[in-house]
Amino acid sequence: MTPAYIVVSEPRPGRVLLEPLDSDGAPAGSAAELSRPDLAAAVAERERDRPRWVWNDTQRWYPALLAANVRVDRCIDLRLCHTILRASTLTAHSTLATAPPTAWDALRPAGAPTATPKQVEPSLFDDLADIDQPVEPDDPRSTRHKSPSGGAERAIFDGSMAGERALGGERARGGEREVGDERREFALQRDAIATASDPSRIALLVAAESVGALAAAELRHAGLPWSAERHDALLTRVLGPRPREGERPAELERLLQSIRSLLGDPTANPDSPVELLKALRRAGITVDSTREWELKSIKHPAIEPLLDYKKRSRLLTANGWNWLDTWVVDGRFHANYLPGGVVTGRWAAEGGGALQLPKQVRGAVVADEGRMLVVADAAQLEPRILAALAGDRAMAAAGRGRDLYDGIVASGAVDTRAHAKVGMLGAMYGGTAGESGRMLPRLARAFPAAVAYVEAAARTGETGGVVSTRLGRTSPRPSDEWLDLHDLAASDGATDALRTRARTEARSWGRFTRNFVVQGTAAEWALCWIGSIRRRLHALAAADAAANPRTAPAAATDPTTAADPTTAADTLTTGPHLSFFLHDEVMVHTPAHLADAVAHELREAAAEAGRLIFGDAPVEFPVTVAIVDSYDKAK
DNA sequence: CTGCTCGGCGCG
DNA sequence: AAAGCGCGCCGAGCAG
Repeated sequence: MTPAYIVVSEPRPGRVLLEPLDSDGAPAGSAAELSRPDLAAAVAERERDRPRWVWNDTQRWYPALLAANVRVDRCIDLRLCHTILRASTLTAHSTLATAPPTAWDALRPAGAPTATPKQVEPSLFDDLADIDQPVEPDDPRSTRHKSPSGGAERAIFDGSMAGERALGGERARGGEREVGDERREFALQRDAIATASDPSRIALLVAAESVGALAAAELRHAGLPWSAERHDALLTRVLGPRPREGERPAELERLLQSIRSLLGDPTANPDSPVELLKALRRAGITVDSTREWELKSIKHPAIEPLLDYKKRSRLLTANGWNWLDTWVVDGRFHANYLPGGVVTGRWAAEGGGALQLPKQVRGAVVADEGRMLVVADAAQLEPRILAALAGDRAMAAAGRGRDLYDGIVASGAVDTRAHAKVGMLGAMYGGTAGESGRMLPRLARAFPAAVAYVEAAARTGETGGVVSTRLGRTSPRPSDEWLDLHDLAASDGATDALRTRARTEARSWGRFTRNFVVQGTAAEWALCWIGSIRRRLHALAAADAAANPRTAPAAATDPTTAADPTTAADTLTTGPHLSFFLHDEVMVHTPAHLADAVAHELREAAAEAGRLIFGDAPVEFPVTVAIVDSYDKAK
């Protein structure tokens, strides 16, 4: 009998327990205990039955399996799913969600150190302390938490030691973890899903989140192909040859001298915003900051070389030679993706700024010999998501078979594509000023359902409520300070100043919840897309291996996978494999002869993601696909 | 020296 | 043109 699930846990350091369960979560066969080095072979053997691997943290277990050439098809990431199920309104009445916090609530992904408590910005709220309103012990608000807007605390760690330390620290704080903890947690999660008010949605979300965790580990494992040579050539073109440590590149030195002479100030230092601001003022240039857009409006001969300096200097500090030395190893950039790293459900990343790769350096992303990059981008994803969420038939029609913004222009609502775009972004972000605010009334007339949907999400947030994505990811509650401010401003005798600040804060939180429903549902779409892509690429690799056994990966020589090449992870580097992910964009690094097939699968996967989340809703999710040999040639 | 905040800017 | 969402990373500059 083949188990539906296998729970992986660590009963003692260095030992691993594998417990097979049937589809009802009951034990199915005997558990196996083994030592950590034997895990990969044991997983490879059991993977032939395609169980769902149930473990506390994909980041903790999967990298070592991949390193041992073992791919798994499916998993449940208990840490990520716990976070979703604890907060979701769909599972709010479950045992899991109503129980007091456990060690699962404090888990941080392996590979990252434990988060340090972030200092809450005092300036907005500090005079609340003077007013001082005691909170009764039985007040439900006593369980209020700080808004988790932080996240910058993650430092860069690599390797399992850091992960062990991080997890050990959490255990010490949350109480000793016991044998069987994973099984109990899994049972609670299954119960929460089964008793949810809409089980299919939350079940899909949990599955998508987990497959995303597998894809993230595989992405890091494979890496993004990176040409150090091309990168160096690009840097030399913009900055001059690599200077000695601590010296300014020639082109920056040249611009610096030009700036100083044109300002008539031999000490002007463009590297320090504070110093630069002073120097500009000494030269009679009055600005409030040294931000690019503000400097652009100034008429002065020093401005042009200054902006040029800032641009090139940014390249040097963010993606210069030091970056290249640090992050590119053997022709690959291995970014660490963090699924669930953003409150909305988007991925975050740490190390090397993987999700901020400037367009300027994308020419250094080059396919290997005999391979191509297939780059796919979901076209106008967020407004399409909004159209589907709101069931806005007019907006769905505007996007059918064409660019959505062009369709909005064709509907007569606005006169240019740029207006359509800035107007929609404003509607989704809560912009009121300028061009975007001026477009809103027209959009509201043409697409009342879509605009009403985001307006309702904003109103909910402004009054302290929570909102949910299509699949049930729920926004955090506002912080204690926010709620106190809200209550105080509503009470008798509140000052005008207090009320004004409360209104400002309310609007701000409303913009967050307004955006949460769209960004979060778009993230769900992207998870489903990437899950489908992952399955399709694996099938493509297997079919190719069967058709061309001579050129296929030599999995048969590997003892751990000899019996079943489809469990070998080497197709994740030699076959068509995901190599980059950027919110609504993916890149596949593929043998050239499969590029067209990959492009087809990327489009099909996008359509599949739309059906999974929105059923038969008449909204299309087109993707633009480019087959290129370097990333800068895509779009 | 380390650790932190801030201004600024890269991405979607 | 420069407001509105979500992030991570850098150097400067300050505190300890």
